[in-house]
Amino acid sequence: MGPRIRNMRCRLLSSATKTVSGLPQKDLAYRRSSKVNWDPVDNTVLANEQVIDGKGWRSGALVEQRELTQWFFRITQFADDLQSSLDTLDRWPEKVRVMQKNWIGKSEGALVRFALDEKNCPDGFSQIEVFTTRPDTLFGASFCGLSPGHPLALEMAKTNPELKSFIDECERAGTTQEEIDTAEKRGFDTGLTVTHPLDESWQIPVYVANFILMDYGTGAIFGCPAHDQRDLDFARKYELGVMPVVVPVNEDVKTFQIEDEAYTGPGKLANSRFLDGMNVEDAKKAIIDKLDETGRADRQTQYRLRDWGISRQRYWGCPIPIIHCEKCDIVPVPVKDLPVKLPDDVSFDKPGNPLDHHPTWKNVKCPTCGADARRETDTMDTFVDSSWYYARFCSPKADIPVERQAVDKWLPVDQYIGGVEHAILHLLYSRFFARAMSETGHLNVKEPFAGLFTQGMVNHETYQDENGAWLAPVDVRVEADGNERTAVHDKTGGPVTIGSIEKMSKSKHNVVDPDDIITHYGADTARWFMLSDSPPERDVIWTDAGAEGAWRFVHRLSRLVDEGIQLMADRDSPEPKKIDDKALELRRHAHKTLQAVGTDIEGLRFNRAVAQIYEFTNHITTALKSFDRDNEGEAFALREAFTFLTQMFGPMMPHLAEDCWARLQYNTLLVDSPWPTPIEALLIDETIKIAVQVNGKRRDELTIPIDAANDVIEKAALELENVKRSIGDKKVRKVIIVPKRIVNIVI
RNA sequence: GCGGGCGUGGUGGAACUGGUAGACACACAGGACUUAAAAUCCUGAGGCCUUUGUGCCGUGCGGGUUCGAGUCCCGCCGCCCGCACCA
Repeated sequence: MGPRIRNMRCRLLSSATKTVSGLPQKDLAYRRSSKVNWDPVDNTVLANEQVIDGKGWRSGALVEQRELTQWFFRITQFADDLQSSLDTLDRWPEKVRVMQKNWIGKSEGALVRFALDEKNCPDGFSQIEVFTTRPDTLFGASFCGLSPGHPLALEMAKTNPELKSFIDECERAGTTQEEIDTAEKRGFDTGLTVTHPLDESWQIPVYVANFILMDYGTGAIFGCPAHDQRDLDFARKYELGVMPVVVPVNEDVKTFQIEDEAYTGPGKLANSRFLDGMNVEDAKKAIIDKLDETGRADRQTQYRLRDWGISRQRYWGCPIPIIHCEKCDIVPVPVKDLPVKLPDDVSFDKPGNPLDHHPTWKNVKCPTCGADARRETDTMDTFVDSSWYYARFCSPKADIPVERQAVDKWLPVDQYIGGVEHAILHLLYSRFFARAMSETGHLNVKEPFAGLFTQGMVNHETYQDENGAWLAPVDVRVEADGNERTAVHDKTGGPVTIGSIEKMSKSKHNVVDPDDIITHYGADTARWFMLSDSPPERDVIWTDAGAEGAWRFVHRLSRLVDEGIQLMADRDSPEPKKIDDKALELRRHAHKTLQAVGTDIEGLRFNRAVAQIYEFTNHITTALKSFDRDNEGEAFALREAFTFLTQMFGPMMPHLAEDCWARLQYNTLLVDSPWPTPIEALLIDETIKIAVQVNGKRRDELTIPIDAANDVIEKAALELENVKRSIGDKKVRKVIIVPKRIVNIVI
């Protein structure tokens, strides 16, 4: 991070307090108590998006669930728009759009109300609301289930010690994600029953079950074991009914039975009274309409996405501009006192949040009543800053967070490049912020990044010593013998096992320090190798051999310029009137390469651009051998070739390119020279080589003028020796000619 | 389990809308230069063959469409990524 960016970051942090201070008024920021993801290593809370496979995204520690009061951004406010607008992001990779769509997880269904039987039912409860995407299976219901955190379950636990201990067990079991994943389905029969919403005489038992999530839907479900695997597992364990109500089209209603697998596919409704015979979609509509008549159901859309928990219990992060007062409760820091800055004199001696241990920063007067009060000591997730920096960067020196004129001019970002690892973190948060800041009047764009490109990561081989300990590449000496590669420890000489190629990680030690690479080979080589080896969206494997190859090419180019300079025309020599075929051929090659490299760079296909440059370099190397300084055309073509060559590799190896540029006697900087425009006429060849096939197999090739008529091509093709031999005495049935492509003779 | 993507030489990868598969690079082998090595330069190379050819096979496997398939369609197999008790 250069000093300019570092400086920028400080400004960003302090202006962030101004940006977010407008959010509570728009109801986009709020505080509530909830279960949160606790990272026991970083000693902080994490957002759902920051928990990867049940582990903290940064620390890798197993995440626990804790109940805490926290600040949230109401990202769910925009859930529908965030999902539907994905369709407008046509310059985003499909993969990222799909990941965001799954993460937001819109699902349409119904909210169904089950009336509670009044016997044994605690006061204040008269019904259970459940969310379902399969209302069509309502006649297959055999139980209702409550989450252990459901208010009704908690209420009943007050008078039912057995239920209380069951709920406590569920709580204890569910501390880490890993345990949740492997937990068996367990339930507790509350003794309560509910009435089936479409049959007053039908009573359904109510269970509290460990697999029902409190924070999705209503925290309660109806169980239809025949058509949901979880419900089926549960029903088998507690011997509840399994009645199929959807029958696949090729099965007989009378004989169709559910064994160990729930049926979730399409089919015809059965055992479902007025729904019988309908398909699933029609049945969903029909039953909701019916329930709606008596107020027992509503159509409802649920989202998997939950609000973004932004409170962090650490020093590094933007302060939350709030003051807590005993009388006035939560008071925003007045605009005139913004930005709230972090104190510089903090100590990290004690575990926990340093801001909490800093009395002079923490203790303030209430801005409303003047009584003793204290600052909010939680700080914001650092993702908050990265969620709007693109807006701030449009007017980095402004006193206000963003200048409208500047953001209106520059945003959205035309082309954004980043790793896929941010597909649902940074990229979703940024989309939220663009919307939130539009609400607060800071911006007028919903989508911050018009084009997105996700580049791959750098991978490296892994090494282990005889004890299985991971070794860093610097400590390993790889020896090649033919195609066999063996490795030994560089210092001890002990045997080393070469393992799989994996993304560079601290835990496996397979990291190469960029500083070492640059010291050893220089930045140009490092850049060239990384661009040349793989398409940028894919992972690149860092190998010493590959880097060596790039390094040799750097030297080869440099030598080639020295040779070329001897034979080429002077800098300002005019284009000669006459030019021989040899020189013309080189010019054609130069202009065609220039065209191709230009398009490839534009399309971010750097590996192809690199291949073109290699090929052109090989071509010049051959040409040099037969070119003559005294031939004006040849000398001119050579200067042009070298000029283009240098300009083409310039973006990828800027240092070498500037040096070559100076040696070519140009006295301005290469970076200041415009990208040359290829001459159209030189992009087209006079003759072309096309393949000639007989019955789809290539037998020969033909060199003909590019604009040759089809009958001329056919005649020439049939006269080729190899073609005649292949045809033999058979009769030619058909000749297919695709201009500039191919001739296929069918016999 | 659900969703998405990908399978091409020893390796990374080219091949625009179906039209000469393997560009370009790495690694490898042989040769030149050198007292020697390094560096450099040149050459070779997908596989098969008791027919070395004007030959046969070949883009994960099996079918299909087509004059022609790495590319399109159907069915498998394998790998990678994301989500996952989301009702």
